[in-house]
Amino acid sequence: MSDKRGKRGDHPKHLKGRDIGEYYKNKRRKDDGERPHRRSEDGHKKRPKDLKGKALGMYYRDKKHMSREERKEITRKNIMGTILLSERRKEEIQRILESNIFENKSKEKATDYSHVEDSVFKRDFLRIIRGNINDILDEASSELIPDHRLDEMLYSFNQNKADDFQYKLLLKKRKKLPSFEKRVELLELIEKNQVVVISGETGCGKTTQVAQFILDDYIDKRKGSTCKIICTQPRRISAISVAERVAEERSETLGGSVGYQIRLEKKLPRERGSICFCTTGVVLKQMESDPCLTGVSHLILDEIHERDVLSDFLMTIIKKVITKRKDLKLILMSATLNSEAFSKYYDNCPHINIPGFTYPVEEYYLEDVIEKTRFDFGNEYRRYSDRQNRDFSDFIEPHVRLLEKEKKYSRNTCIQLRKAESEKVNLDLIFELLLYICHKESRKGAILVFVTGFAEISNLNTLLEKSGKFPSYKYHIYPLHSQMPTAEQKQIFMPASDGTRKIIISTNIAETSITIDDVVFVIDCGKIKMTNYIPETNSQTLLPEWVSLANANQRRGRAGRVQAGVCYHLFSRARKMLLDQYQKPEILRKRLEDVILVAKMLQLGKIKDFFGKLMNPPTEECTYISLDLLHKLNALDKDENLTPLGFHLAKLPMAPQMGKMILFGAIFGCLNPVLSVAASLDFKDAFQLPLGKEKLAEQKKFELSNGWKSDHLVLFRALEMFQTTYNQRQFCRDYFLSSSTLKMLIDMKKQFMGYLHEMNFVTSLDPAAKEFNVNSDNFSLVKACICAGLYPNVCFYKRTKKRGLLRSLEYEKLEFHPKSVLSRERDFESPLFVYYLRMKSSSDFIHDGTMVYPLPLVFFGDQFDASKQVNNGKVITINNALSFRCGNSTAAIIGDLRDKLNWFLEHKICHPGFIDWRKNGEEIPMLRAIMELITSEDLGDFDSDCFDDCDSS
DNA sequence: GAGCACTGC
Repeated sequence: MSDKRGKRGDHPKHLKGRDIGEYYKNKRRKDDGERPHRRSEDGHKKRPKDLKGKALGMYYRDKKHMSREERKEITRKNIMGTILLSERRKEEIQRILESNIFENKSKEKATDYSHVEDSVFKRDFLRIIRGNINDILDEASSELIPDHRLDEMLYSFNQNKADDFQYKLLLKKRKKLPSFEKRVELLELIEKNQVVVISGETGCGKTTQVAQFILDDYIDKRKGSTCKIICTQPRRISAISVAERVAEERSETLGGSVGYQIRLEKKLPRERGSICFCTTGVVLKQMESDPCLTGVSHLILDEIHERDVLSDFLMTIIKKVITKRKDLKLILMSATLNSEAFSKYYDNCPHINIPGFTYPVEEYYLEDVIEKTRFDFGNEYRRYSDRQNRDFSDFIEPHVRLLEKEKKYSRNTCIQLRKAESEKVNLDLIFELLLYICHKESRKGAILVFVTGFAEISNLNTLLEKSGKFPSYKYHIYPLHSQMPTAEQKQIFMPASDGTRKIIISTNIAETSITIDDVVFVIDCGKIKMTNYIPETNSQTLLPEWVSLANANQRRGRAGRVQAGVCYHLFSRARKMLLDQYQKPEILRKRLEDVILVAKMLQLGKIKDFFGKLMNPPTEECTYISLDLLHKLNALDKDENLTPLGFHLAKLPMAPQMGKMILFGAIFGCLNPVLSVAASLDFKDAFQLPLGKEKLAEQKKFELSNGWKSDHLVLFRALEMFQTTYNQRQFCRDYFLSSSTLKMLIDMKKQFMGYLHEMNFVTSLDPAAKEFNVNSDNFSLVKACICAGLYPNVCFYKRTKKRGLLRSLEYEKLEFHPKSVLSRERDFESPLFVYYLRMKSSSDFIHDGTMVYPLPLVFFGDQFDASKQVNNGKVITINNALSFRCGNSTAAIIGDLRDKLNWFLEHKICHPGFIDWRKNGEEIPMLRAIMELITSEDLGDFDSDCFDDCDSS
């Protein structure tokens, strides 16, 4: 330790306390080249920071043995199997191919789309790809036309309200809110400026009051008819609850001056003189057809400090819109911290702060908690690298020395703080702290514990139960996690009965989404799990990180909602000084395919230019990767214009992969199962994690998999059984499914049908209608449609002598996530899998998979190549990565059929229409040939040497 | 052998 202490003292001597911390914080940032998350330019020499232990070892081993190029070369040579066709089948297909279908159709692919017949689709499509948002905005109608009769009606209605008892009662309460004091100032500022930033902490009343101030001001000035306010919320729940609250304050029910709209659910207010609370996504979707927001007088964007993708995106578009729609007022609302950034983004627009009102919350930090509990982290053994140890002692030493000097803390506390273990989430410490609160604190009230995830919730729960010190007659312990049933139960919100205390162990879901009013004590573990996207390796991660100051404040605030509270942060004051002000904006932590498609629909021009206008532009690398995927999906052409397929995918409110999947489902007559899969993947799966019954839940889920070796078909089957069972509640209990999620999925399927109908791919709205499901019992075909959507997310299983190894096409080592039904399977008839989500946490996991045979990939994959001749046959290669051996005539047939299919798909996408499998249209024999080919493969007509060949080259 | 949280006329 002594050598490290020597190095520490190089901060300027005049600095003290907090300033020293800041100095080291900045210094460290500088040392890391300002971007601690990113690796150096030379990615080969530095190891990825997200790898640990065994995974890190594997990384080095792979690096040592093979370069990326070498690996690719090996995969190229690696033949995955043989595609065999019986003579009978070959003859059948040959007959179809010779029957001159499509022979006389034009094969040209003119980029001016002159070969496409005139239709609604063609007009819409050309309008979008040739249009430009500026031209649309130029034509925006400027003024809202007043309706004087309505003005008078609204005025007298408001006057009458003044006598209403409930209204008066609530008005009295409203007047106590800090925002009420700023009412006049706010209105004046909004009147005089087009854009205003309002900042204020929770409890200041900005969310519920600001829109009402504006509306009532308009009505009182007898111009209520020209006021139409839209207020966005980041979450569905808050849009509804805020709307309900505001309607109550106005002594009205929803549908009058107040309403809301979220996906699949709305209670719209009257057209004029009203406030509508919407989710950000709804407004964005509306702007696709009406970018000027016609008729809207005020747009309020709430909670923009959360920096979610949608509100960042909306802020950038609106910036353009308001230059043309001078009468549209924009009000941005955020938390206080860092709110100047938004004002700066809008050319230094005026900024007003409303002081918050919450009850006072005492704050304690790790040193205080150790002092109170006399905790000991135990004997330390080295787990950190030298570098990490040095970083740790660099900032902790000055702090501990200061504490020693002040003599406010015991010797033990100082010893404990110096241990690197003190920076980890320690459940024993939380346990001791809970004991301390329950026995040494006189105050009653619920305790809310923030931990990072499922494992910690589960382990802490067990720890409390097994200790016997938190008996159930005195303590009600609630685990809280989005996937646990408790999150949907009302019980958790009820105050504890006399003599009992609630202890809630939660993820960050309790930071914003779930509010429990009677919390008095908060324990903040200081960590948060975050997804991150790493373009260098094109991988997504889910790993715990330090919270930001904004998170820590938010967690603290949960203790003071209805009375004074206490918050214990389990990090030291020295660590606090190193925390970031805010979390990294979501737009920098994600792949951006869907954002790009929306931008294209809004006719915003080249993506790079548009991204450059965002508050925090994504890196070029990240942009490139997302564009590349859209090219691979054939959604964008070389000039970055939407293709006809891309146009359809952009219209659908789902990730493009899911859109492609359902278009294939419609074409191949197996729509219902594919819609179920698409809805589940795009929203969330309905399977819950019941604490203490994990094993049973897993078993029940596996029961649904029916040997199909597909998580996606399990999702379908769960929904199907739910819809056909006579007792839905019992079914959900038996299989640990969330009925509210299942209901949402059913509604989403209906919504998807609406879009397909509008596009003219189906003739009615029932997903289960027989005419769209002629082939729905053919799961090989359903899997093929899933494959068409999820491609190029392909991985393969390589069987070695001991066990199997799952690899990505780049030869990276993968694993099926234990929640996947595939992780419980041993034997696979085909080594190929498609998946939607791959995420690195403790390992590089495939979260959802479907086993597929080669033919779906051969038909739906890209870069098809059958030119390579071997001994007495051909090698078919897809995507330069997957190779299959087959005979000369088979290769010729597949190539020909594939061309015909692609020509047909392209034609169909440009000429949307319902394909009726019950009638023998000219395309049916070709589609049927493909269907039968794919199905026969699944029935076992597949060469078993596919595994053994993996080792030869 | 393990699952932060959101969202879409």
